[in-house]
Amino acid sequence: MSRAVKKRARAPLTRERVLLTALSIADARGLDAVTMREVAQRLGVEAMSLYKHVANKDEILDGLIELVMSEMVVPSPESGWKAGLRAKARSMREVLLRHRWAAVLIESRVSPGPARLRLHNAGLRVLREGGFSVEQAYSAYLMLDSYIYGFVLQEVCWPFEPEERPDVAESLRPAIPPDEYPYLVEAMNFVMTRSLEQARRGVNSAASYAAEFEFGLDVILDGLERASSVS
Amino acid sequence: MSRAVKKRARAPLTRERVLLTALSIADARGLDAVTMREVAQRLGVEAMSLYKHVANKDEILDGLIELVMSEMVVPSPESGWKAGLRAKARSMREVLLRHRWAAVLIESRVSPGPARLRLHNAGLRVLREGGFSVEQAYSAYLMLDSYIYGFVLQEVCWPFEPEERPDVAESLRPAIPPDEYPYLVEAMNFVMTRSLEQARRGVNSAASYAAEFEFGLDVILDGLERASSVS
DNA sequence: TTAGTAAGCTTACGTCGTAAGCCTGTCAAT
DNA sequence: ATTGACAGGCTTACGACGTAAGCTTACTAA
Repeated sequence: MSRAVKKRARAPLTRERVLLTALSIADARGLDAVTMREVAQRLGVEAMSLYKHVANKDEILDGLIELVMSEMVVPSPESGWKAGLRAKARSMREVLLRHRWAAVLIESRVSPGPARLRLHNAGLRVLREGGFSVEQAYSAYLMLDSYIYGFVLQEVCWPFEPEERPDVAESLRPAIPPDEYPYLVEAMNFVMTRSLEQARRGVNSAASYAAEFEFGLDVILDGLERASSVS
Repeated sequence: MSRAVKKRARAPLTRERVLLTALSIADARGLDAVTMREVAQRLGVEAMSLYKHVANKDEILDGLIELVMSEMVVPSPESGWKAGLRAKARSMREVLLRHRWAAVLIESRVSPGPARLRLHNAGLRVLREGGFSVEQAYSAYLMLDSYIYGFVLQEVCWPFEPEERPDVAESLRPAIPPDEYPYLVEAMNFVMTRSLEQARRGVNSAASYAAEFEFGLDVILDGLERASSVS
């Protein structure tokens, strides 16, 4: 009889199903909720069964990185290095905001999976074909990635919808006497009034810091252009 | 009798001693090695005794953040915003490289401790007194911090002395076929030959990526200058 | 003298990753 | 048709972790 049909009800466990389950747990309840036992339970299986398809938990984490990385847009040099890198940056931010746990995970382990390598290679290529020297391309790429990850990391540390933000700020206020930190309070007030306004207009929470992100992105891309043409 | 003298041999446990012990463990063996039992043992005490001085482990982690943050140079506006922020950036990088575990910790939790608040306040102040509007200052500060943390995070992910680096690169090579990732390999070769040269010249490992860091820092500071004077 | 209290200790619970080995259904070779 | 290997799941168990609950001791204030 054809092997595809006669199998028992439960779908066969595979490495891919393990990783996808882990991904959905992480998205729903955070990285800490990704537990061998929890992943197993969602698959209707015992924890130790996972080890037939995955060496250990670290391999699951590396797999998660790969899954996230493969969602990112790979830039192509066709429309110029600036447009390519801008698209890559925006895509990275979107993906990392969609998987809020991912940025810290990525930045806390070296895992040279294919998706990650492909992304790096494509980014460097765009710069090289845009006329950057090897050294320039390396510096520029490192700088851009630093900014992107750094920005998103700060963004996900403040993990609230615009309309919740003022409440959180309020709860923090006792720790922040205005006379000791006047400039900080000034900035906080600015952000909070804008958050309130955004909440009223129903602005998507992901778009909330988009202006700041784009500002920094422009500064960097323009700066790189200047630096490359000067040399 | 004076209370300071008659105490038993063991120095009294205090919150500060707990935090300093945790700090030295983290520096020596990484953040994962910071365990209630381990901290206690180093103090010649049982794990549960720590709870008389700290609420829980999270409070220890927040305490570590504060200790690290208080090592960072607080910028003063005297010599201009550019010099002030450059000094702050360099100092932050130095401190974060000295405590390689700190960057991920800081970026993965919101802990508004006084040292952190002071640093933010001072940074924003420098920008405001340099003529930036509230909004500009906020964007600029966010951008700079993003870059700094992002850069150092990548730096500590590659946690090796210059002379070890080529070996590690070699061990990674099988995963990276040159024909699939030519631009990546090109960049890696560049970095590796430079690392070898640095190792030969005995360059301090912390200084190793200093050139890239300074490059990005210049791009950002110059870009901010332009952005602020245009508006 | 005594009652209160702060600081350290003991025991124990539930959760985690995972080592070791068992059980059973499938399939290829005899 | 029989058998034997083996892949894929299960069971049990261990040591490490954070920490709740409650005990003991020793100093202090009345």
